[in-house]
Amino acid sequence: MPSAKISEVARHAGVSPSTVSYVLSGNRRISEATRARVERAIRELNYEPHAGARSLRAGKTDVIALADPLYDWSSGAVDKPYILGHMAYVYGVVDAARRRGWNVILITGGGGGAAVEKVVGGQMVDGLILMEVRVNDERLKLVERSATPAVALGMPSEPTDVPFVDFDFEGAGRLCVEHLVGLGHRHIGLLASPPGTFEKGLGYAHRLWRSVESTLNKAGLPFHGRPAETSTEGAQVALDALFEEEPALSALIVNGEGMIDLLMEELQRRGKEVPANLSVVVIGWSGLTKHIVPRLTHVDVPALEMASAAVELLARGGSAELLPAVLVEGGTVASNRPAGTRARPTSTSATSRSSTPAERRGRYPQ
Amino acid sequence: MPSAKISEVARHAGVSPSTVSYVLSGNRRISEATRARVERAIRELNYEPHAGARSLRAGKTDVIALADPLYDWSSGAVDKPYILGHMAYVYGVVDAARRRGWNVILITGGGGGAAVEKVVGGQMVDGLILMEVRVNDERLKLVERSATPAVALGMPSEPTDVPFVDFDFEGAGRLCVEHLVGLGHRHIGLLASPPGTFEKGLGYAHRLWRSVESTLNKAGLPFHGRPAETSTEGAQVALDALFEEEPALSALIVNGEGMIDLLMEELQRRGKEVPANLSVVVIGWSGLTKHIVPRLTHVDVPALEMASAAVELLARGGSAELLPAVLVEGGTVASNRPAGTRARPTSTSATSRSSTPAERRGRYPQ
DNA sequence: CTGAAAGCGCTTACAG
DNA sequence: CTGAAAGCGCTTACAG
Repeated sequence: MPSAKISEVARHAGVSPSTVSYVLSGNRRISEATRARVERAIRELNYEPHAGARSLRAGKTDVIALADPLYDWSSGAVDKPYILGHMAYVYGVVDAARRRGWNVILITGGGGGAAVEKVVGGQMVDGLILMEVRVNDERLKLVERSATPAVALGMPSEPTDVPFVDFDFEGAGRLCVEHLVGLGHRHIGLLASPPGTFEKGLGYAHRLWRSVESTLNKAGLPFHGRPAETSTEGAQVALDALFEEEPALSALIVNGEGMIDLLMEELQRRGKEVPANLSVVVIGWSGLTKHIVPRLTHVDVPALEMASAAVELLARGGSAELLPAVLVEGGTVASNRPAGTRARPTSTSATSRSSTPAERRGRYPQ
Repeated sequence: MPSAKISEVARHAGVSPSTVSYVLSGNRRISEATRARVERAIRELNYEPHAGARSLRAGKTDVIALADPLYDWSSGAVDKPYILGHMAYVYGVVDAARRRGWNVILITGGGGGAAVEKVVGGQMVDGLILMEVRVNDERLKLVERSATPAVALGMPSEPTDVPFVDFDFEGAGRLCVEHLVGLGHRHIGLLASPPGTFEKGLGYAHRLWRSVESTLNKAGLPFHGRPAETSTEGAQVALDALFEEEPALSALIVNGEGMIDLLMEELQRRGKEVPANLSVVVIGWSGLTKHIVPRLTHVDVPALEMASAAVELLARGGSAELLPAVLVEGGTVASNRPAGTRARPTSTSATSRSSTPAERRGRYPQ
């Protein structure tokens, strides 16, 4: 049985269609008696307005699109952290949208954004959230010449007028370095996100890299960093390179919750005890690591909150929002000071200030 | 700038709107010259038909809904395998839908399927794919009294007229048991999916359990099984129980790709070498385990293929499809025969026959 | 081979 | 406080 129409509801309630419409929208004062009759009819007929008709007339759909290219997925290069991270964002967006009464069309695949163009052009959605915006991303251009509001979930590497929500990866890198330096570490390595994230020009990869590098340099310390594929081999290769570059490495900053298992396993294989021989700080979504023993010293990337903030930015407007980084101490970092030494006070604050979307040089690691 | 309308395209091409429409749909012979002019106008104006108007007139939307309740997600009990598995299904569905020119609305959250009802009632979608159908699932009832075609991705535990796609978990359980028994194992345990999957009446949990149990029983062997939460503690608790019940356990059948890391770690902690002391067979999506060393002996749950099959079933109609189980030998199973003993021939075939959707007793483990 | 007209189911000015 | 009418942008019989 196809759904009832507004005219049927009207007849059933003994009113005109417009009155039903006004009861539904609340755009007109309706007498209590009439409203009750109409609402009863709606319930009895199980009436649900036709979305297409409504969108044609009202010019809105209460649907937004979430465009997540998921680079490499279809080619089979399925990246664990990639997927895990994405799942949190995707469900975060869907949940937040539902709270506003919006549905979400999920668009995957890169390929120039043809699918996005179709959905936007066909006025199928009232708004658009872009994930994984890369350098020279066609979707950004599409959005700039379109009337459909859009928000980037993740700060684009290039200057753009498109509003964005992101996590303060610069603050995160700084906090990690300052925490380790404050405990006496002098040889600190960065296990960064996969090479592809740098090649694609994904903002967070570069921002974290540069932040760790510059904070170390400001402290007069050398920087050691390697992008790492999220695989056993990836962990091995990156660790080999880091320890070859600096055999005295005493601490590691790790980007990505998906790297943790692999890394811990690999360190164990190498006989490195955490934190006795090597301190580890993780920057990643804690949703998937909070059950890990020992508790990780980490900076949480609040994926669900970011997703929700993106939806709110779409709804309310605004230009940018950077969620602050907070370092949570766990059991994977040890002091690297000779016994009996007093801790040197550091300038570390527990929370990063929201830094301005500054400095967007195009420099890639190596 | 809002998108062009069909009337503007028509004017630009010097034809009537209906002609533009017919060029677009191919439902009428059009002279070559006219078609060329119209197509040029479409291109020049960047015309994209208004989705709402089209759905109002044509009675279809080229959108389907994917309803994935994701039980426990929002409550914070984020289950690794849960998420991982889901991601594969979700993206599999979206990709397959796009191949048919369909967009996908993703609906999360359980709660009686109110969101599903709204989308279906509003005729926003041409079809519906249900994930994680549980016992007494309201969505199933909704679907049965609605005109919108639906497919369950995962066989419902209860009899239903709703078509479904699933993996042959019964065959998978049988193959695993027969493989192990064929190699001389006599004390075999099942590390099953989390307790919640049994409580919710998710079909795959029960079907695998019963299959392993009955295959063992037919071979005259005892059955040992435990549902396990996907966490370090979950693995510990289940292993404790299994080994307490049968200290001579020589082989483990494990359900879920997300359990592997945790299990291996825990076994190592207990000094159990795989496969020297304990053989392990995994039933799970290989997309996320194929890089694991040593290569797992496993039965692949082909999540992407299942997702694609569900979309095709929705498109073409039909009643049910069960993808066959195949056991792939890796390095995690050893023979359990005294040296010098000949291998006993088994009746194991490498591939399960598609079993009929038989036997749906409501029996739960324990 | 092409066009003029009706109508899909809503919402919202315009009237009373 | 409520109704009759126009019109959103399409598609498809109906005409020629």
